Amino acid sequence: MSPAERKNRLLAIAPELLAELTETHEHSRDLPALESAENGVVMRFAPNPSGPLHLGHARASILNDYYVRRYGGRYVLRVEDTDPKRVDPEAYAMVLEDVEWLGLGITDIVYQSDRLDIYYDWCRKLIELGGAYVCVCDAERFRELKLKGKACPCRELTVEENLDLWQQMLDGVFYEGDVTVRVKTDLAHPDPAMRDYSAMRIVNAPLHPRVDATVFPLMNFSVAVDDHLLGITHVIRGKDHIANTRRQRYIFDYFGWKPPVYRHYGRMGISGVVLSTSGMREGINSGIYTGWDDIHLGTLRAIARRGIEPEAVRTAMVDIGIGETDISFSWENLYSRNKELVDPKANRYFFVPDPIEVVVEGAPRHEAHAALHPNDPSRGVRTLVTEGKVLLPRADVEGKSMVRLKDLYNVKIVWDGDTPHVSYAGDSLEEARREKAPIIQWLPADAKLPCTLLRQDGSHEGFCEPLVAGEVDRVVQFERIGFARIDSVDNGRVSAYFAHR
RNA sequence: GCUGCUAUAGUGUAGGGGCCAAUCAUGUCGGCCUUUCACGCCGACGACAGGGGUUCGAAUCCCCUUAGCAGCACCA
Repeated sequence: MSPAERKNRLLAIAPELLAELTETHEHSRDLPALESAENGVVMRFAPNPSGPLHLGHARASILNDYYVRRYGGRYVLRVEDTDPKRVDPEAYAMVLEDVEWLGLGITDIVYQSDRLDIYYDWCRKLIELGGAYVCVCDAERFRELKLKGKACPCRELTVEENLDLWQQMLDGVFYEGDVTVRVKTDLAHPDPAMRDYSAMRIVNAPLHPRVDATVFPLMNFSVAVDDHLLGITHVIRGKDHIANTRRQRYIFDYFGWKPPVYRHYGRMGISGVVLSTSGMREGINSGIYTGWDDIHLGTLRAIARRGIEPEAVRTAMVDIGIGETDISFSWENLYSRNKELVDPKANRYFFVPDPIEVVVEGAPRHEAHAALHPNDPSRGVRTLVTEGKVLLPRADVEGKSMVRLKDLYNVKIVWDGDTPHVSYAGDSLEEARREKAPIIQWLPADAKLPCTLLRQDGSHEGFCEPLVAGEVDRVVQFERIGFARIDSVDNGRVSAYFAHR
């Protein structure tokens, strides 16, 4: 039956269903809806302050931000600094800077280290409920028992005994590694990862930079307590947290709390940059990297330095979405997003890498007017004046017999071994086209700035137009080369970071 | 090994039984435009992991295989 016949047949037997047949599915570009979000959401971004934010954090924070914007509500930045061993005091400020750079709509900021008393309180309540016990077993020993599904002796302690031990923990009677508070789950749980996990532990060293304490909650406990107390309604996080979500559910159940709605997205592989905090830190300490914003790193400050705009990161991350499949992050797609943003506003300039200086024989004095932006004449021109002595990019003239210097004139080149003899060949653009002469960038030999173009694969020395000095911290386009962010001008020397083509 | 999740073009993504000889973006390759190999415009290329079912009909549901990933810490 053809579609038309089907339609007629349906019209005859069940006209009320016809609308359904002809209705077309919408191809929505939005991310999937969240359940129970119609009346607003409370979401969170919960980084550990161990270093600056990187691309992985960007996905988590932007996706949550996306839904807060979509449904309205609150967005909590929760700094999860409950492990003194993994807190870098300098990271607090860096996290805040990065959050601001991303433009997240944060409405509340909480530090877990300010809330230790709250966790202690709920820990005591959990013990009173019989939902937790203080375990003095050696970690190795417990692990063996757990894998066999067997209880350790501590599990049989009475509530009173547990409360007593808990108080001793708080009083500093124990040392690091001696005791832990475990949540009673199910020793027969098919996934050993679920069995009686730790909720509280002791850390004697290093000292926490923000709080004087030795008893700290483990992530699953503080997260569950905070998610409830802060009224978090929806959580979007990586699938590495799926097991944690199940563990946290035990706490919610013990206290009779309603857990948030969770979504777990897949792993995002990112190639080409270093992402591990420890790897970055080592590299910085050993001098391999210049700092947290070294362009070989995957930190947000590193990609910002390369001229990638936060809005491009946001678009790229929303485009990736919350799918559960593992994906590989595409720099190409990010660059494309950034180009959309940057192309309309970046001024155009000449950068001549690996220059050769030549004198154009027979060239009249010439004043070239090159548009700052080809699609926006109102922006004006750069004026380059030359008497004939110019810098040309070696790679673009080698082996050529004729080229056109953009916005200037044509030249003929005669090669004497490696030495080019360059002569004026008229102003006619038509002729250059006819001869298929490449149109290349150039610089007057007496009006130029030394410029280093830094890329991940190394640096390129050359010269650029003097006006570039006025573009510090902005992205420009070096014609025929690509977009670059002007990082600094030092004693007339320009440093530029390559963004993308 | 145990527990669980996933599988659409090079990359990301849409799709949730018939609109799918599969969407959009990016990429690559052509062409047009252009005093940039940019931007813009036009066109082309390119995928339902494999095998069984269920069904009149499967990318969509079920099973198996394969592959990948995650967790199995007194980290987050």
